[in-house]
Amino acid sequence: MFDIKLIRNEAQAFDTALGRRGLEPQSANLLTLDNKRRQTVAELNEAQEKRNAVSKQIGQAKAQGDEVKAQELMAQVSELKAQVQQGEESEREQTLALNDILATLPNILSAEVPDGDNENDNVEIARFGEPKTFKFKAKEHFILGEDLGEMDFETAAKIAGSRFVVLKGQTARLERALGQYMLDFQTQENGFTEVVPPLLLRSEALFGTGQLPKFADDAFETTDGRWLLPTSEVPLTNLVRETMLNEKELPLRFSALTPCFRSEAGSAGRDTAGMIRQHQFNKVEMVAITTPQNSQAEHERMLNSAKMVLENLELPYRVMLLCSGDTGYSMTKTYDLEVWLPGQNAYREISSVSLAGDWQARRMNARYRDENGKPQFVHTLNGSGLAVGRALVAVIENYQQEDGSIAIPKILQPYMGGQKIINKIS
RNA sequence: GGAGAGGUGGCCGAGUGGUCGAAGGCGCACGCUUGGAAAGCGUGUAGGCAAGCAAUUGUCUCCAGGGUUCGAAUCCCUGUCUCUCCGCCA
Repeated sequence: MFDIKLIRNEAQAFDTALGRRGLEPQSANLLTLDNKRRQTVAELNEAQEKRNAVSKQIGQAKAQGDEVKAQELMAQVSELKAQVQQGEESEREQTLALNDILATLPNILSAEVPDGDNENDNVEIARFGEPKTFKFKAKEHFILGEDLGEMDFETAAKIAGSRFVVLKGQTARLERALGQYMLDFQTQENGFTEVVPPLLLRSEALFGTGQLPKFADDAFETTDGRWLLPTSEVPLTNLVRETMLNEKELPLRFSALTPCFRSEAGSAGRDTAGMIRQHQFNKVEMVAITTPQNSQAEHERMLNSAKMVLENLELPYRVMLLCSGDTGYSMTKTYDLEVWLPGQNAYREISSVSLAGDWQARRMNARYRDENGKPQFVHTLNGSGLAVGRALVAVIENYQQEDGSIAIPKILQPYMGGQKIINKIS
């Protein structure tokens, strides 16, 4: 959501910024609506001022028992009433029309974001580890999982449909171990406060973070008008909606391990095999609420919090700075972490760490008082730390052995009761 | 699910049609006092929008949205949330 004042002052820059998102210039249309609205407001205010003044006199006349004068004044003011009502109605309509457009415009990209059309134009900015080489042909995770008898897509399809999986036994435990470890790491080492949020959410919350109104098709709506969370970014960021924070309490850092639900409406045919793209997956999310001055540094800090998970799991990865065409609608700047998957012989996204600036804060009305006591919108950030389902894929593929067993990363062994390897149990 | 009571500023709380954007208190800020602090005293202390270089002025906002009225924190309707009792329930 944008401040119309910003558009008023920097119409050209605004249109240029939207142009980077491939959008037509909007400012002319918006400013026409804005001018009309301001005119209406000015006229309305004037009518209200007159009405209020006379109404006050009526009150005084009544107080003095001067009924005649009161009647006279009431007659005088009656036509103003219609004017005020009409003005209020116009203002309502015009504000709605303006906000409808403002609510569907994407965030402005940071200057550091490179131009580009799609993920092929993302820029690699760092790399950790080397893709592992195997003496045998590396398999994909779903082959390994099915051979172990602990990853069952067929049964999942029977009870839930496509894009679901049933995990069992040691693999199920490994999934849980990954989630526990990641959440512990973010809360114990990186200063995030653990949160257990609601998984069903109101429309307002999804509007706040930007999933609504434009991306309703990507999430599941319940029969009572709520939404299954597509990511815990939504509840965690909305924790501060409609609040006035003190600068002293910032930054706030939240983390949660939750299932996420996505309809994957637009991705028919993509990643249909295996666990890469599911309707339901677990994710450890990080959210930070901070000041405009500190948000850039917070972004780097959060990126580091995500990177360290992969490094501690000893998984090779690279850091990508997303280009203009691939950066999410709500974000000014996004880093993706891509983990190496030997089975796919490719780097695949496992974390996305983004800075939203004040774009979400405006939609949520989340503010803080600065040192001068003036209310300001906070800056919000979110990142995966990490996607658990994809981390499971990465561990299985990177730690696979020739005989189909899976070694367990050192850092996870305490979470697996000391177990060091997953073998087929016949 | 049924019945009832409520939602007022950063917080608590008064206020049932007019001079109420709102008493009082707490908190906070500044000043006085003090060797320094506490206490005490004094002053100040909501946000949005519009106009203005500014001081300022107007307007809107007492959960949200509509409505009644010359005039609404106060009356009516709808929604929402909280609390109490009953029912159901992991």
